[in-house]
Amino acid sequence: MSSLNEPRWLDQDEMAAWRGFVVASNLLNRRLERQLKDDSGLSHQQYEILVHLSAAPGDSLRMTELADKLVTSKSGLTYQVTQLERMGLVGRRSCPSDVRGVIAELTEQGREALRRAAPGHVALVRELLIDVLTREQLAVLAEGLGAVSARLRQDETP
Amino acid sequence: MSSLNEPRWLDQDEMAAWRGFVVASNLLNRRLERQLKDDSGLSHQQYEILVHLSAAPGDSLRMTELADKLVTSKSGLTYQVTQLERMGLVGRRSCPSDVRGVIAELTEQGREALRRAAPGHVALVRELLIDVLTREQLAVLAEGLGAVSARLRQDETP
DNA sequence: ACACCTTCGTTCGAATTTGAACAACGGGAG
DNA sequence: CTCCCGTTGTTCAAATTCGAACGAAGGTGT
Repeated sequence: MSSLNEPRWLDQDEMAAWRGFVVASNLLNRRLERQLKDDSGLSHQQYEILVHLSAAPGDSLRMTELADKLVTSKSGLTYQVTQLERMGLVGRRSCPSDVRGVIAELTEQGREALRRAAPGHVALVRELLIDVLTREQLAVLAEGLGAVSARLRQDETP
Repeated sequence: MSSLNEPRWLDQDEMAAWRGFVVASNLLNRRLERQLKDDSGLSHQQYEILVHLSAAPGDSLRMTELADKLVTSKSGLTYQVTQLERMGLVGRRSCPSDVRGVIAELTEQGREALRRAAPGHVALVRELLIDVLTREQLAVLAEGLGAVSARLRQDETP
């Protein structure tokens, strides 16, 4: 560790990028949360669960896999899947190859709920993020944040 | 509204940018939260309160101003300022020009806590975000996300 | 077969966040 | 000066989140 020396503080550009990231992230989450809740009665987290399930083969995923994709804690996922189960949007069944395993599965209602919620959500993401940026900015953002995600995933499981 | 037509879904690049943003944001928050808590006993939110106060003239800000800068709800701020007050890192005093107003002020202890927490936090932000990106990517990110933030702030208060 | 370490999903309590409701005040139109 | 409307910060109940602890099972080496 080099914690004896003065740390390298962020210069103006670096700070701008970091602040921009934090602020944009918070504002965006806040807006999307409100829109989804008002429009579909779903939280962003719940919506994302439906999205990942519908994108998975068999419309189903192991709990742990799903938690990884969502970047959330296992207990947090347990809670949200229970909520979605009560709403009838997701079902649980046990894993054939592993007695401990639990598989979350999208129900027909869940598919319907996603179909109804998606257009409004995508439209807002487009309006607030995608269409604000140029094609080049989008490409750089995708590549850069992809690298950041990879970096973060990597030393998560050494 | 053009909700009668099929919405414009996200193409591959757009989706990559959006997913990258969400995933990086979640992973980053998770890591920073853990590091700050372990290292300084502060949540990210509490740390940011100290940062904004220390950057403000007189080390103090009105509650509403602070809530704006933090992109959080008023009630959320009230809660966190109360926590910080109990820790002795922040004080409350009433606003001279507005009887309703409450001014949060950094205490000497708060300044000290920030001084101790900052190096580790900045080092991690650098390691996980700043140093992963090139100078160009940083510039584009700052500019792009600045525009997104501006867009979001704008139609928040019409 | 045995011990040992890991993984899986849930449960639990504590901490945090939110929006709505609220009381008190500011500030301008008339 | 009043009436009215927007603002300010807090309180409240409800919802969500997290980490630690847990029981139960997988998987490996011996």
